Amino acid sequence: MADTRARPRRADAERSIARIVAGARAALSRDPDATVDDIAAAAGVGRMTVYGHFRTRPELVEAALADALRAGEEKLAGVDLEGDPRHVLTRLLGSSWSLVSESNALLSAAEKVLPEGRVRQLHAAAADRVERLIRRGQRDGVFRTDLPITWMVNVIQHVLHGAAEEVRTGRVRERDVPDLVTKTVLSILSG
Amino acid sequence: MADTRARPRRADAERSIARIVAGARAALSRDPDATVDDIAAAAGVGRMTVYGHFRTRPELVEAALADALRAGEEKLAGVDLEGDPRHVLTRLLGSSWSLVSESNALLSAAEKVLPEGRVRQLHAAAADRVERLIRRGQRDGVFRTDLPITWMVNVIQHVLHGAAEEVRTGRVRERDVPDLVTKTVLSILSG
DNA sequence: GCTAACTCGTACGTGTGTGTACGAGTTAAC
DNA sequence: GTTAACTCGTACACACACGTACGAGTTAGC
Repeated sequence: MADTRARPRRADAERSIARIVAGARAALSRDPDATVDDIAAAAGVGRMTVYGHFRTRPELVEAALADALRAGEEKLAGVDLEGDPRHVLTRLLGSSWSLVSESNALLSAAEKVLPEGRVRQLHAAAADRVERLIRRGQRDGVFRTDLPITWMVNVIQHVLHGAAEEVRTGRVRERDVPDLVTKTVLSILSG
Repeated sequence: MADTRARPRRADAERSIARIVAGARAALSRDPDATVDDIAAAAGVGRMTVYGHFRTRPELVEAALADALRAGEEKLAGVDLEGDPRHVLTRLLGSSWSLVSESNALLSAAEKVLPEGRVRQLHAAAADRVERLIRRGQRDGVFRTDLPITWMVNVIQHVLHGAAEEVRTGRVRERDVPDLVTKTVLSILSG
């Protein structure tokens, strides 16, 4: 993340890195086993250019995951957190379900190559945001308290993952997802 | 499945096949990318014995999946389907959540190597059972009707998958799963 | 316009998993 | 007890992905 190099990168290098990371996100979301070659193709650069900026595939996977999480944080930061937790959650899910499901695919790619615990560490901030919201909803008395919070967070994640899968296999239209997901998740949280 | 060979297999061969299939289920559930070597080790036989009965790895994966689904069907067949659909579902989930979660891992292994659609074809019978139950619950007025049935079936599947993951990572105790899953799923189906 | 940075193709060495070939030893079936 | 089936080790050919080495061509930065 932080640029700790002696000399600053040239503009075209910066551009390449951005394309590579974007390509990695795209390729790894489609297939967690995507090769460096696949990623280079998705990024529209040569494989050697990739190795010019990332020493190993795991390093690349981590960069892609970190970038996706950063983008998620950014998007979520723009969501109004005031008011009824149920409405907040609806807004949150509506604006981020696709991103979360992308992260999920990346997460599974990362779990295969990154050291134990590293994934959860990177992912902690995102999970924490949802967790706080649920806690507030519980205090306000609109969300149930008979299920562990970590469980609920996890289930939400899996529901989103399921939604992405349904879209991929063509059984659910993309524009129907927010409604389905919202109804489902609110049912779970309201008891 | 059906034995279409000219001569019947010898008893020891039959035994080997059973061990191999069991080993494949175990190994692939732990890791969908398990190698033929891993599977042979899990089965307690040599790799060459595996190739003596299964020509290719995909063939082996399919056999493992088919066997797991068959075992699932068998287990589910023993569940009383009479009475309140909610109670039936509770019994169903309680007795099969671990099996379903195993199938899920196998399913993902299968999706990588089996031709498009083959997986869903094999899995259809299992999904169908849950689907019929939900439909009955809708007729009885205890399950919601504002969500597509295929969506609900899919979500249940993902909830179970999530449960298995929580157990694997040690954040949920195995004996707490039935209660968590039941509460969660009933919330979803009841609206 | 000079220079260093960057792109990226070709080629290579390595590791690993698949599936085949061979063959010696073991065991079920009659 | 004879035979055919079965087990399973060693060895091998093959494919494929990773990561490195080299080097020629291109481009940003001053």
